[in-house]
Amino acid sequence: MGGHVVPGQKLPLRPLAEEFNTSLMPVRDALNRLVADGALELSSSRTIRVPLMSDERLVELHEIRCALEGLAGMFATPAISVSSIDRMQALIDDMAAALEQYDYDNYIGNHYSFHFTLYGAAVRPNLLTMIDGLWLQIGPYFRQAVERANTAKSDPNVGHRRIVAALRARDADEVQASLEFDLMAAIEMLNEGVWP
Amino acid sequence: MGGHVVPGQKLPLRPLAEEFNTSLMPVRDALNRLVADGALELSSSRTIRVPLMSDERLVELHEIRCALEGLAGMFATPAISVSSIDRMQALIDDMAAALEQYDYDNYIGNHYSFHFTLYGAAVRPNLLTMIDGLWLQIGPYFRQAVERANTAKSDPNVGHRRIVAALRARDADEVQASLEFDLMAAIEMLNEGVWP
DNA sequence: TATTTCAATATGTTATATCCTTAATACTAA
DNA sequence: TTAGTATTAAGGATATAACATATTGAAATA
Repeated sequence: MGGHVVPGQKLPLRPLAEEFNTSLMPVRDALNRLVADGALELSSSRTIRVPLMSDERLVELHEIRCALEGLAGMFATPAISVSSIDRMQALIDDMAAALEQYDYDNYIGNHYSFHFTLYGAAVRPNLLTMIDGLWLQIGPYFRQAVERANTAKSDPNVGHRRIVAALRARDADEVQASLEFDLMAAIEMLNEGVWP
Repeated sequence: MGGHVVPGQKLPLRPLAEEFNTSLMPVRDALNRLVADGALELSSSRTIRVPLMSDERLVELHEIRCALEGLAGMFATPAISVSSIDRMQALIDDMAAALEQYDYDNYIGNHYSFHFTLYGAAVRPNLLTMIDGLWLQIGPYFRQAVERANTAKSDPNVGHRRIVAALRARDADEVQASLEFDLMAAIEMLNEGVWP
């Protein structure tokens, strides 16, 4: 999700086992779990690698994200505490600061916290797991998209500010709309990428 | 999904390995995949079993199903072929016949085919996988719900007929509405169950 | 020089033995 | 009789080796 493993990269069991000072089995289990989540894939020859992105896959993931994250936003709107909204607001500033310093690890972490503070307030554990799976699938591509967009000096926080404002107003429909706006901006960033 | 493995049932590796004439590893892999899908769960002591249902979990799964299956229905409506609609219509009769004969294996199979003929027409492979995962989670409970509802002589096909009519009219909103109607009927059936 | 073939290597899978945690059982003491 | 403890059994996790398949690279041939 941090974008440190690049798309198309192979992940052989033995080197990873050595790196973590363990045997093949725990590594194999871990990778198989990520395959089940769609974060990794088995190639035809059973080697495990980071999936390549395609326009179709990206659009489809976007459609599903709109449905599920919008749903979580609707449920969260009446339930989220004011302190959590304040936390989200603070995270917006943290994100801006991280972008200033080109600190993408921090940006990605804060961005995740921002969204999942909201989604967690919906108190829907299964929904949360599914959204997490979607983020895991987009993760490898998100980082490079952010880096590109940052050099282009577009502000990814306009959507975030709109979300916070809608939460303070307890306007569920507007929360959903601003989430979709934010996701749309994200997919446009991603769409400028050239998939390997 | 066929409902033959009952909720709460433990699934130890060794007996299954003996049953399938193999070693622990392939069985362990298979069960771990089902755990990743949410179809099975690891208890606190790491034993694998069929998850128990709760009202909260059932309602949440229903909410997610409405969002995702509704989305698939929307995409499918303009795309599905007339022959597929005809196939769905035929499956309605097959389902009715299966219920008459109390042949629940056949009913469940036809019911699955009916819905997934529709969802498949959306041509969204990731969405389809996620919907499949939801069905896998409800599977163990669906069978007993159908059996109860059948003795109560309520007709689960009214929603199905409405879906087919909406498809013939190529009315996406009505497809979505009738899908939600069908899912609502299903959850009401399920809600009458007493969870172990 | 390009192509094919064959051996060597890499890599995921399966089988088996062992380890470790947890659950069940028996036994002792109050 | 009951509570606590020790012992045993059960069961998943891990390590290791054997296995099967796929890829790679080099040598031989066209």
